[in-house]
Amino acid sequence: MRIGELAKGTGIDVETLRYYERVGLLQLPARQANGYRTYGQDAVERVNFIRHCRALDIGLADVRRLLDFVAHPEADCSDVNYLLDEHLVRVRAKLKSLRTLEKQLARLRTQCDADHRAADCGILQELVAAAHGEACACHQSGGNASLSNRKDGE
Amino acid sequence: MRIGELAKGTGIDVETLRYYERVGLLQLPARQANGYRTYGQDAVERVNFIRHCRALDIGLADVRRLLDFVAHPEADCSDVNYLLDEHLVRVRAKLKSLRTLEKQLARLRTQCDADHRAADCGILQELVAAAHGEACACHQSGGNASLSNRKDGE
DNA sequence: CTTGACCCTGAAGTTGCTATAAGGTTTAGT
DNA sequence: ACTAAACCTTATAGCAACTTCAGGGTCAAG
Repeated sequence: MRIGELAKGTGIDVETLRYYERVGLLQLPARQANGYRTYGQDAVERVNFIRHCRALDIGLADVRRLLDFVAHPEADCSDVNYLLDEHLVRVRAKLKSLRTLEKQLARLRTQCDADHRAADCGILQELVAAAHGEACACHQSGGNASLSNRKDGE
Repeated sequence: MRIGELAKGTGIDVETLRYYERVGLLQLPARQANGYRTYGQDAVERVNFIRHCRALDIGLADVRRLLDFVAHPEADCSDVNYLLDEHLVRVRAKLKSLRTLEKQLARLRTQCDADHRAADCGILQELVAAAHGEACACHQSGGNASLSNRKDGE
């Protein structure tokens, strides 16, 4: 099959397939006389493997390592475990920070609901205050601090 | 203060500060005779403002818009609400997909625990089977499918 | 007077694609 | 036979948000 068919069969964009080939995830395919790439069924499986790994947000470098393991069934697979554990740690860390983030954003969002002037916007005031409080948590000079651009006619 | 001090005071890398200047988040600072940048206290606050927004994963383009609001206190702030709402939607969507991802990875991880050959690795088998099942959910040819590289002496 | 810590600019590298330009080939329809 | 659409090719640039690198200049201390 040609690259367009492979793309349709796997749901991966043609450009992305060529990209995967370029970075060494896909083997160099055979070429027709006109230069067109030709693939067999094994390519479909390889691309689907990659797609599944990507759906799990596994980076291309790690996908390459996993493909190497598949290619070498006699190798010890403890590295596969390690790879997945590391990845799981990353995902859980991101999950945790994202949960915190959601709380902070939601709280921030409650600070301002009606339409009014930015000077009275609770959200901006909170952000400015946070920036202010960084150096010194005490003196709030009044309105919106000294972050402004000065050149007001922009 | 010079850029190194600003970096230390805010926890933002020197290179990143110069980058922020280049993309217009920081105003062009005054220069000493030797060309070194000099900053005042307002720069610290501005950088901290940026840092807080970034900690909330707000993109640089949106940070720029927020800085504009701070600079123009007379403007209507309903766009600030909108910006935050949009961001909250993005964060929640990401959170949802990440939770699913974590479950899948955790389940996959349980498929293989002891050190053994890759050929017997449950994790690889699952990924290969998933790739296989894509085209046809029936025939599992046996071991680890035809994803391998063939050129085993790599 | 040299060492090391700081500063400067401009450009390239990172990740995982996506998009564009500028062509060549094939296929279907008239 | 001609043409237009739909495919294929390569090489190159763009995205975010930095980070790193190359190749310098400046300055205080020993």
